[in-house]
Amino acid sequence: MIGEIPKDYDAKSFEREIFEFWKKEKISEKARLKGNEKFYFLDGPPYVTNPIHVGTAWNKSLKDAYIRYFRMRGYQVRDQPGFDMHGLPIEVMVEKKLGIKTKKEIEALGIENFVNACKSFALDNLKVATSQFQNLGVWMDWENPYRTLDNSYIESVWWLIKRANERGLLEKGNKIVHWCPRCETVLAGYEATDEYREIEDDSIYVKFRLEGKEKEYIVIWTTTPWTLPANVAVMVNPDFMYAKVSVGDETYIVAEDRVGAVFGNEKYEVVERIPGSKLSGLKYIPPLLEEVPKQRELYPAHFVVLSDLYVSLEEGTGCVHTAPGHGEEDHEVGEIYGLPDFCPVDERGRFTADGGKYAGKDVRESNREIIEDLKRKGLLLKMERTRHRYPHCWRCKTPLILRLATQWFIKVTEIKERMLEENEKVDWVPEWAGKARFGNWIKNAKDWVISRQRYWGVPLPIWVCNKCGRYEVIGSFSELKEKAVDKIVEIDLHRPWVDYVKIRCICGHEMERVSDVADVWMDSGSASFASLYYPSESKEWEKWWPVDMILEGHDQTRGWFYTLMVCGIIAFDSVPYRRVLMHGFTIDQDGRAMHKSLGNVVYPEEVIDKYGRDTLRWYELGCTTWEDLKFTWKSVEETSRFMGILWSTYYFASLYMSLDKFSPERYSLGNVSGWLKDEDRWILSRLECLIKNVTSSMNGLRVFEAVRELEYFMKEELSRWYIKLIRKRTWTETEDPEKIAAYATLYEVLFNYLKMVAPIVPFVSEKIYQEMFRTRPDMPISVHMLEWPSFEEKWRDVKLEEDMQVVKEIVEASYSARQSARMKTRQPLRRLRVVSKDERVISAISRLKKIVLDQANVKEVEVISPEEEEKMKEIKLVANPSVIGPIFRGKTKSVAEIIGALNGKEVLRSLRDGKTVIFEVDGEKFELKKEYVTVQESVPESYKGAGCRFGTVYIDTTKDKELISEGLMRDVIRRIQEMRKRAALKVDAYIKVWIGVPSEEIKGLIMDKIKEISAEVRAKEMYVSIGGIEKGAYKDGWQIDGEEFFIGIEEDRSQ
RNA sequence: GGGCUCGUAGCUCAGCUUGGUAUGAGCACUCGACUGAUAAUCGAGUGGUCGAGGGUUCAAAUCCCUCCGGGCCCA
Repeated sequence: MIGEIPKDYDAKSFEREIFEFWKKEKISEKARLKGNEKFYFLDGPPYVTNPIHVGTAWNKSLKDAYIRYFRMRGYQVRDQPGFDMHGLPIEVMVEKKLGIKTKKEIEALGIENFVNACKSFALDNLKVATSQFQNLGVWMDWENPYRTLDNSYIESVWWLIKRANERGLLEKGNKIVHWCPRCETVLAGYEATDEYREIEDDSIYVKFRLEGKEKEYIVIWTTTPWTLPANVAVMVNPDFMYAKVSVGDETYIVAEDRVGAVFGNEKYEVVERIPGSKLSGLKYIPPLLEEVPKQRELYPAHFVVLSDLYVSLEEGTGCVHTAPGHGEEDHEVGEIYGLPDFCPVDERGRFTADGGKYAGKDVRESNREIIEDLKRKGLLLKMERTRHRYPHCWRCKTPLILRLATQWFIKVTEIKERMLEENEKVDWVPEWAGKARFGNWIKNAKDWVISRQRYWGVPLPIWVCNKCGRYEVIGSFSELKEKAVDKIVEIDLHRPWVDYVKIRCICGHEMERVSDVADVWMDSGSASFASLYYPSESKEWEKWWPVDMILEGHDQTRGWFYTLMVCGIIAFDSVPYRRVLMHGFTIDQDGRAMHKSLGNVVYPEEVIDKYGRDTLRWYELGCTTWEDLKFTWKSVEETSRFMGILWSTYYFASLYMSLDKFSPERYSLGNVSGWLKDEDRWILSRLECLIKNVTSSMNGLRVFEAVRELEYFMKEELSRWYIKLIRKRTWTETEDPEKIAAYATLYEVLFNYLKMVAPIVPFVSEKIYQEMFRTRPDMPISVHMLEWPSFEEKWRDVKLEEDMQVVKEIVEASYSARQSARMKTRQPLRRLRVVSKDERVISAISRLKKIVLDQANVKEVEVISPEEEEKMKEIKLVANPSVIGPIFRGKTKSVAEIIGALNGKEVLRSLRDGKTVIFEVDGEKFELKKEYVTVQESVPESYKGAGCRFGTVYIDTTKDKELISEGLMRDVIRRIQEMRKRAALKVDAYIKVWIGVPSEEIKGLIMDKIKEISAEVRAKEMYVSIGGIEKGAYKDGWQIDGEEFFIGIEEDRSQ
């Protein structure tokens, strides 16, 4: 038997109850074991520093919804969560906590103490994050997350690095890196790009004298004068045209297109045009040769090199100062030409002894001096102030410098082609995320610097011999144990403990670990196998790998999507995931990203507190996944109203079904199919269509489509139409087949609907399942253990759906017509006329006539043709004064009156037939000409019309005694029902009623209907009198059509 | 500066693949109705140069180009 759910949607209390139920019955553990075919969902590990906001909640809710969905589809889903627990951001947090700022202070404190502090910080935050995620109702394996700080995880990363080395992809080399001179550390690219700021700098045009020429120069432009001591070449674009420009007695080479910009204010002459390619090899004298003696030793250097990639015409001179020690592009071109990597700058951002005159000076502070020197030597062509974006240290806000440093890196450029090939196999949702965005990113992939001169991270498993310089990569703890000089038992693989381990080199000397740790992105990039404990165990890996689905925000294109791919290719020469769903960002109502510093962050707890978890989920999951979600409280409010409708719909059904002790086993849909009415078949047809569409949306990872479709169905089709249609059937007292059929239909629709919303709103669906649908102990213990509904097209009836649409719109048009007639729906009317010749309309109305009569509250409905409509219309002729005025002059007024009184229809017909129409004014006869009149068509006063897609709908508003009495009856019934409700009587309670009416006539009208009224309001006795009344426990006065009525009721307990 | 993406009613967004009058949806506002789901519900009205400009076409919100503004990523 169907159970009754509580009347009010009280998310707060039942969500807590459901949490307890899940916990007590270990539902999520049970669901985890369900299913056959493997489905490896891999959670992108969040970084554990801040409390989560609604954006993170969106991410996890999406994951949770798909995990639940694929389980209902019969998959065994691996749902292990992950946490990213290493890295500089945590170090910075801990530094702040400890009140220290520099590496020196960390070393003074002791690496051991510092690392321990980082570890406990990360573990504390993991706990906070876990409970926040659990609190959202996200079902993941919270007891067994993968954590990047675990020894086993570190081992997996070690194995990967070893693998890279074996494949020849690991290399130690000089790389241009972003360097903070104040913190004396390399910064990862992403740490730099997050802190680009606008600053103003001097930009200078510098003359490089050509070798062997006195007054001929090639001109470069730079905003970083301090890199000029490291100049080794000038880059030009082979595809550009260059010009020799003569100004005074000197000649300059610049790109032709830049001549105007450089020399615009001077008198100049272009004396020669030279293609860029012809400039190749042209030798020049470096401008600071005297100041930086080291320059003389550089070889090969100081000539023109070519690059079609890095020389543009946007700014400068088209000739680019090249310092391979201070620029990535410079370095790259330098390698092609075998140019020396000259970098006379130390870790503190000061010139080294190689910097000659500038040795010991801070580079940025040397700008001025260098400019002065150039000016003195006559090599400064001109100088401007330029605003440009420049990277800053995100910790101390110092402008960064680019500098050459020895780093370990992965030669990603060598596996780029493989990545592009493998990317073709991935199913990206949306498609452009992979084809366009990710594809472009891979094409521009650069070698990946994986070493960091820091403390809290996976230590690079590279040991270097302090004698012969040979290095070795260790792939596991057991390998390390084997090769260790001193016996080790169990150690934490973090710094500094791992630093103490020395291994023996084949040359006989000791090898020490390089002091670097790995870039954190390598941690998360290893997740596809590290989360499976591979390679120290291979059972899990064999079962689950590769990943069936990942799902993250669009910032992860350069992040996790990418590093997972790189690591997968290194490890297995294969992309590690099959499907990627990319989602947008959550932004505030002004379109700005949510940032703590902006104070615009919304936390999921705030939403949950006010509206509950399901409301938050329905809202977020209903937003287009890959677009940005503009979070507004108003939309949450709206969503919460929908949750109310959903709840009320189930409440309504559960109330009547349980009252009538409806048994879905006894009256299955199959058993009652012969009793089904048109509206039942219609909603069942709609349901099948819904199941089909929702299934396809979910399979395509478009949950937002599913949400929208489900919402539309619930509001427009189920709640506002079907339930309205069957309401009367649910009021009958007996075991009426019509009522049973409605219940069986409702049961089918609501139960299947419940299964479909379960992945999206897991709490309310569980609550309803437990209290309403789980009628037998052999039914699955949780809604989340049910199978996803299937669709067989058994009930699909497209014609019926079309017919219903026609009828629905016609009924709505009738309401519209009533409104213009000021005729309430409660008042029954004689007839409804629909003007149409459309076969669809005729057949729809004939099939669904009962629904039209019932919903439009009319006695008859007929479809009439447009010709019949014409007949129905009255035609009025109105004189056209501007025409008749000049003709009839003084008689105009009488003529107008006479024309107005003519029978319009007849006159028009005569005119159409070419007959002459004569009218008489003051005994004089005139012929009526067409232009004398304007034709006004109107329907009789008693008819009111309204248009809809399927034709005009007219209602006949004339009322006879019977209609008036019926209308009055409905009014009286409504008032009594209202009073029953105010008196909080049960819906099935019996009452006694006293009615005081204003007149004898009205008393008569009511007496005619007393039987019907009594039946509808469940009155055992009813008394009607004129005037006020004294009887009844509940009494009230009412106005009906402007007249005073008095009604008293009281419960009748006699039985 | 480059790549991707978004821009439609006061607000949040459908529609764009495949060109055909935006009867666009919900919310908000105004008016009205309904009432055995009831702090619910229904109907009607007001409200758009579909970011701007150009092109293709008989016809453009939709296809093409340029520009402007937001977001993410990169430099």
